[in-house]
Amino acid sequence: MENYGADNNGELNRIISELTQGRDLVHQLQLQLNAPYSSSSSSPETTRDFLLHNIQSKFDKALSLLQYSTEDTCNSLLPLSNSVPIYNFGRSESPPSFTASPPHSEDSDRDLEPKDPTTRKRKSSTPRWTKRVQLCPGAPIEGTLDDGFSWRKYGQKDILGAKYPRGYYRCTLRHVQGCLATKQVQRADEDPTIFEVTYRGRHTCNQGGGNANNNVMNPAPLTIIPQNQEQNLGAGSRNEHQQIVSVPQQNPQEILLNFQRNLNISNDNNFNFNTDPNNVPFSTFASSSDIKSDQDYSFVPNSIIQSDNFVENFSQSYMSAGTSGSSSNYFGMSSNSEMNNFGGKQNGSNDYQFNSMGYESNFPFDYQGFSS
DNA sequence: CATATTTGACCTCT
DNA sequence: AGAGGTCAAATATG
Repeated sequence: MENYGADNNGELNRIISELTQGRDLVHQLQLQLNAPYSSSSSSPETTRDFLLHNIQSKFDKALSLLQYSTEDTCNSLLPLSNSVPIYNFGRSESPPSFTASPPHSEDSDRDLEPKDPTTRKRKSSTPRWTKRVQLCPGAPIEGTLDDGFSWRKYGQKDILGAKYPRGYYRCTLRHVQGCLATKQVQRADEDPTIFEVTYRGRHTCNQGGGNANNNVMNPAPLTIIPQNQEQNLGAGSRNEHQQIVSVPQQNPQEILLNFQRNLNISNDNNFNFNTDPNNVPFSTFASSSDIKSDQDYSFVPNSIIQSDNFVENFSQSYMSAGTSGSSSNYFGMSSNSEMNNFGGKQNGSNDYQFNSMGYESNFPFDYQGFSS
């Protein structure tokens, strides 16, 4: 725990606590899964949903704590070496090697107050952090990048030295709640299945669930995938992907890894919580109007935490494998559309909003059955 | 029709 | 001047 000073001990304990609780829930879930179906009192789905729900919450909370504490000490704690690479991808000729550049100070970030060009200035003080998200070959891309927040794409740019364009997203609640969080998504040159997702700024909107940890920077709903299912997903399956998330610090990472070692959900029962095979996805994303239906936000619980870094599989919605011609569509938006809170249209249901911290209880934890 | 995405133009920084 | 980041009009989509 070298970098983890006393100040962080409390947080660390909370993280451990969250993870421990999560583990217990996993055990319960496992029991559920192994239990023969019996049309007993509560439906297995309900119970599983509930457990999943809670597990996810625990993970998210832990992650959030990790990231939160990381952010606060971003410069000092974020090792520029192996984890959370903050890089200047493409600027000058540097290839996407993860040799880090000075933490957020180099990019020509600008703090664009909406519509006020005169106040444009660099965002140099805005914290940045990067995740690597890997998806399996052939997997749909879009959902992978769904981190539980709603983003709206506002630009795309070819980056010098990079094979793929970089997509620029901002929080959909920017205009409504003034949330200035943004993210950039860049496909790695060397491995198109890897996406570098750089987050910037905190969410000040309610999307984080609005609870005590509402400053979750980088929520990433963590879902769980039965291990053997994950294997089953093998090549060619549609929905499998994982996110590789570099973890900024070691100790938390170790904690998580240790946790993961205990976290082995095996499941032969398909984990099928749901659903609708038709979920296909993609129109580049779920627009608000799309979202009303559960399927649009069903996500696949295929998260695993792997060694090496910290690998997660995030919830997924799906996307077309994209591409239609234009170089766009390498990545899609996630979740809800801006309009949800825009233009007064308020689609009434935020139920699809599964955030890192606070899930709407009515969110359907649908699980794609890979069957379509 | 309302909203999201695309994409060229523009701005800022190096 | 060139690069990255953002804006905003045009276009696509449901």
